[in-house]
Amino acid sequence: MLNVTLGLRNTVLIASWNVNSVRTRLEHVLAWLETHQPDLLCLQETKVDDPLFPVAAFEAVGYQVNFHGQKSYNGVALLSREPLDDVRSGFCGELANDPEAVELGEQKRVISALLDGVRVVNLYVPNGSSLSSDKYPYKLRWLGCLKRYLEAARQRDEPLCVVGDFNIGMEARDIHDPDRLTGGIMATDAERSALKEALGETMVDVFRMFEPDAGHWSWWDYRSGAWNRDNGWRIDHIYLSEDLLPTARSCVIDKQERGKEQPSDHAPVVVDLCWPPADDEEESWGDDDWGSEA
DNA sequence: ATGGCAGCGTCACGCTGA
Repeated sequence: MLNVTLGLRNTVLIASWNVNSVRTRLEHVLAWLETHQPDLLCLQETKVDDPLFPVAAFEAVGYQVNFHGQKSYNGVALLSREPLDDVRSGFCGELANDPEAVELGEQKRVISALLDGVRVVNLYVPNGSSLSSDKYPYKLRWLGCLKRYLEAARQRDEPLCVVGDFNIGMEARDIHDPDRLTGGIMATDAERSALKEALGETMVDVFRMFEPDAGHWSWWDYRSGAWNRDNGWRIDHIYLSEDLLPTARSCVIDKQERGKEQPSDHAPVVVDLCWPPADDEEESWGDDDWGSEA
């Protein structure tokens, strides 16, 4: 339920971070939680089977944990200060009878839940490896399944916030060397179209509401001195459905995290939402109605 | 065009990531 009472504004911080192993990065993540106190931190690439997830360490700093993991590869998790509602794991969390969802669900890349009535979907999109790899058509097929997944989620008319590591640079301004890299893996028309198709016309990459310029990256390769040369990509995104757009106050990439000792190769992305929106809160926001049709 | 760096599983190096 929405916590809208007595005209108080409810500020919500939602973050997304590919940590490249939650166990190796545990101290970094704990410190980040203590510093930023997000309401929800969505992790990707936890790289740990569920029985080995470091639950106690997060509970000790006041966070609840939901996870959907596997050994060595992939894995997603939701860390929240308050309990989440209706947690759904895998593509089958929405598409129980879809054979392709069952097959693609073998890789643990999807988890979603309700936070204050907002459906947050946390994704780790396959990388694809290279255009000649079998993993590339797998990635496109996965994005096709994501379209059906989000369509199913939308049936419930919940405000929608889709976050994660998308492994796609959507535009030239999202890539440090677009002339060289456009058309290669993570920057093909097919990947970009498939993701746009999956998200639909109305979802907005909230980072671009606040920052139109190039030069803002969320991932720097460990190799080739990419960090020192600032050769990055912006492949970690937060998308909002239309009804949430008026609530967005900021969206930032916490670049300094990438400069620490033994960092993840990704930096966290954080969105600050505030409802009801400042302009016309009386008209737009009710306890059980997020719609602002006008 | 290739490799580079990091994590995992399991102990020498291959697989995977992006």
